[in-house]
Amino acid sequence: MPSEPPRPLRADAARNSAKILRAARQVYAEQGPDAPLEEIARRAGVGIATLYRRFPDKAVLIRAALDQSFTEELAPVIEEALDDADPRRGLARVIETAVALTARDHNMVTAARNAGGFPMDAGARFFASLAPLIRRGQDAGLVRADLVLDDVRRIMSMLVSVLWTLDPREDGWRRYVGLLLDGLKPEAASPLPPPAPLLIRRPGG
Amino acid sequence: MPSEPPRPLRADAARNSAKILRAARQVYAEQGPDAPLEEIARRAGVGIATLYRRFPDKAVLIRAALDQSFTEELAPVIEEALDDADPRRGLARVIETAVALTARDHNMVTAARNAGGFPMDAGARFFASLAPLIRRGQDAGLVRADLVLDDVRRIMSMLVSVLWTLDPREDGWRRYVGLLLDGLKPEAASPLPPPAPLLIRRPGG
DNA sequence: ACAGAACCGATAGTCGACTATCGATTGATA
DNA sequence: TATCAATCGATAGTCGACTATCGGTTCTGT
Repeated sequence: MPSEPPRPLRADAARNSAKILRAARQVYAEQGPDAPLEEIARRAGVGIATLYRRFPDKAVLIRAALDQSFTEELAPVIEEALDDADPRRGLARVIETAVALTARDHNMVTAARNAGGFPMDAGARFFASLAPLIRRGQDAGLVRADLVLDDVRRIMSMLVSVLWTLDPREDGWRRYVGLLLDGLKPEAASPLPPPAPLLIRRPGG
Repeated sequence: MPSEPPRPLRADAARNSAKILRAARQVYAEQGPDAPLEEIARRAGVGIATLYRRFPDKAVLIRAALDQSFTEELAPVIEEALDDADPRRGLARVIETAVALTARDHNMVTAARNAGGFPMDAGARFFASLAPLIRRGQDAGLVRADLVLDDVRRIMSMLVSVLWTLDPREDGWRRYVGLLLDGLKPEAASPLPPPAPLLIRRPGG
């Protein structure tokens, strides 16, 4: 099934798209997770219909905004981690940075969550780039051999859910990064059931 | 600050409350997480205003329903676990049962989540009852010494979030129960930041 | 068994997410 | 630069969560 290459957006449409994403970040940061989409459209200087034209629903919009900052700000950390002499430390740093970013954008994450979105298909590229790091850790005997990439993705998802139980201004989540990473050590490994495919759900599913 | 003892519900009010909880379970099981509250009121045979009178918002209603089945169905498992010769196995069984129940009520959990509720203050009593189990595991050197009760609560919360990434009809979550429990072994323990107080958020926070 | 409080159903209204439509622009292309 | 499609803003409407109100009903304590 050869899917057609999607035509690129027209210039004005792309411009609006960017304005909306920028506005979304601002508005959620200032007004909290319950900010209405109309406010975002107003701030972006576009009509509400345009917002829905670019982003079919609230969850998609927020995920796009998260994905953007996620991808941009995490890239340098990943490069650094890939060169780290200790692969487990590299992995730890990437995960910590990712959670810290998520904590910073807490309002948006909450809004996405309330809209039924699964925040963690933000940064898909990001996770893929971790594969060599994991492999190296496993080859060095520092990471349990049965760990797969989807596990790391789910670990991020778990850590994000922990944010919800913490004061967003503190970094209490670090404790759970540590706890999870301890579970990745080979010396703790007991046999696990096989990994199941990662399901991405749409709102209302 | 002496808080007044809350008067018990009048007989008819209590009856309605029970009818609403029962209807909520049915409706969510049959119609999925997007079922409207009006449908629940209709099914319960009460007016929508009565529903809101008993349960100030959607999240509270669902949490009450979850809490009920949670508490009832988990009690025997907990008793059994408290007597288990291997405290870590006992802990594992309790957690597994709790996640299995949550998976069974997946629609309701999703609905609560989308309503901004934190599903895991359901079963508060349940968690408290785990304290002696943890203590025994620690005394026997089977559970890391720095584990606190809130950690277990957050672990449950993390496991629930993993359900979101899995086929609800399968039991792929068992892998992550294993992963988390491996992180509780003393032989994997590296120093952790101190635990932070557990925050219960209201919708829109 | 009766009085007053507590509770009820119905109803009307607000707000935000989302859909559909339409005439008026604006950008890609010849 | 003229054309035509892509895009736009505005607007009207649906739906569900939630609030407020009100006259009627049902408990509960005496």
